[in-house]
Amino acid sequence: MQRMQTTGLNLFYKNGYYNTSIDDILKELSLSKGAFYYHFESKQDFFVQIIEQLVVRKVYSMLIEPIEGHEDTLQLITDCFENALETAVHNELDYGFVLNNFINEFNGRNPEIMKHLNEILRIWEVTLVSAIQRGKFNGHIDRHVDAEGVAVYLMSSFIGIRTLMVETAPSARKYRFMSQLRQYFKSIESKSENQPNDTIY
Amino acid sequence: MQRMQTTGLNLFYKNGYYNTSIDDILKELSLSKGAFYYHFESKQDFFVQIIEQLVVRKVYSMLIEPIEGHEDTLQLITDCFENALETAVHNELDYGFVLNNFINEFNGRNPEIMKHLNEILRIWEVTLVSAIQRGKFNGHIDRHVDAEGVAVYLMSSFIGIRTLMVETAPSARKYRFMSQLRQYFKSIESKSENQPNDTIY
DNA sequence: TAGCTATCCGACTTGTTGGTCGGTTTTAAC
DNA sequence: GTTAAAACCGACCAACAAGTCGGATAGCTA
Repeated sequence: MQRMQTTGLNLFYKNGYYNTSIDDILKELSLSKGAFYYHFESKQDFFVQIIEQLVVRKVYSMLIEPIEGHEDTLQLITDCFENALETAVHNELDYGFVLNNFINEFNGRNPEIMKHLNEILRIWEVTLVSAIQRGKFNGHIDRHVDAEGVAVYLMSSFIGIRTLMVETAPSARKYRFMSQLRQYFKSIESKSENQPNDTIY
Repeated sequence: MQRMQTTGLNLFYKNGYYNTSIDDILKELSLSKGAFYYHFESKQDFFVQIIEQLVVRKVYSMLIEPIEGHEDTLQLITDCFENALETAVHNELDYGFVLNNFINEFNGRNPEIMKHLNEILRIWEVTLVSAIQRGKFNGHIDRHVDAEGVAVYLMSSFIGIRTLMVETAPSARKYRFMSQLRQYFKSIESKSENQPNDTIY
């Protein structure tokens, strides 16, 4: 059953939900229809369970937990992104950001599944906002910055770079992305010494 | 035939390629199988023509042409993004960035179609790089910035925000995104007066 | 009107899909 | 060893998919 889910996620991630048949999954597992429908009500039920069990955990360990520490927030996020992207670079068969792929596939077509995916996005956003506010409190981030704005901007860029890293020069693009991210971070970090704070957003 | 393509694009965009049958399209058009296969060799051929005719033009008019002017580059890009996102906000049925959706659907599964999609991305990137270099030359952008890096970063963030704007607070997210984009631009624009240039990326 | 060509029709084939169901095997407790 | 539940098998079904094909229709020219 664990095997079913991991195999299912791999194939759904690789080929998409609608383009992966239950038979495909069962062939990979050398199992039969009966085995499948003994454990799961339907294809959709199967997929929802995969999201709740595997996708959620993946996002948590990759993007949520690494930025919950109390060190310098911008450094935490930098390291977190660096690490997540590096993993993608080394992934032989990369098909982009799991969440983004599924959101694009279900959005506007399957509210039930979208509910789960949006929930993960929401948690990610909340975590980022908290981290940024903590950074402001701790004096690492300029206290005038809009935490919500930064969070949205960070999520956007991450989602996008994962798509851009597929098929075309992932390593080079990762490097360029990280450089610009640092550049952006420099513009929102707290200016400790003499420079006046005239950039309020 | 024009009608076939626009209807096809709408449905492919709405439901995805694999989740849209030819019958779906023909029902919408009140046409028959014969009419379809008289004009197109196959479903894939049909789709490739849609990309070449409609998607390319859409991206051109939305993202390429608006930034080819000789005014202040950063302003051109800001206006271009603002306009593209505003269009998305007002789109009753928004399913994200067309290119991103299709790339996610075909990447790693259909090299033939990916070739066309990647080509559009490439042109977008080249246009952005040129614009940024022009901006450096014209003194609007700091001459130390890495044009390729900025281009990748801009593309990433745009692709991502279009996904984030689907279903959840598109207008608010657009506003936050644009604010942070301006913040980022501020950090790469040319510092005309007294500040030394110690940020080289 | 005759004839030609471009366009379109829709029944059909072949294959795949998600899902059902009656039955068999495995497992483990007693 | 008996037994009951948990796990699995695979033939089967109705719906739907892409693509085929022989023929109809419509418009235009001679």
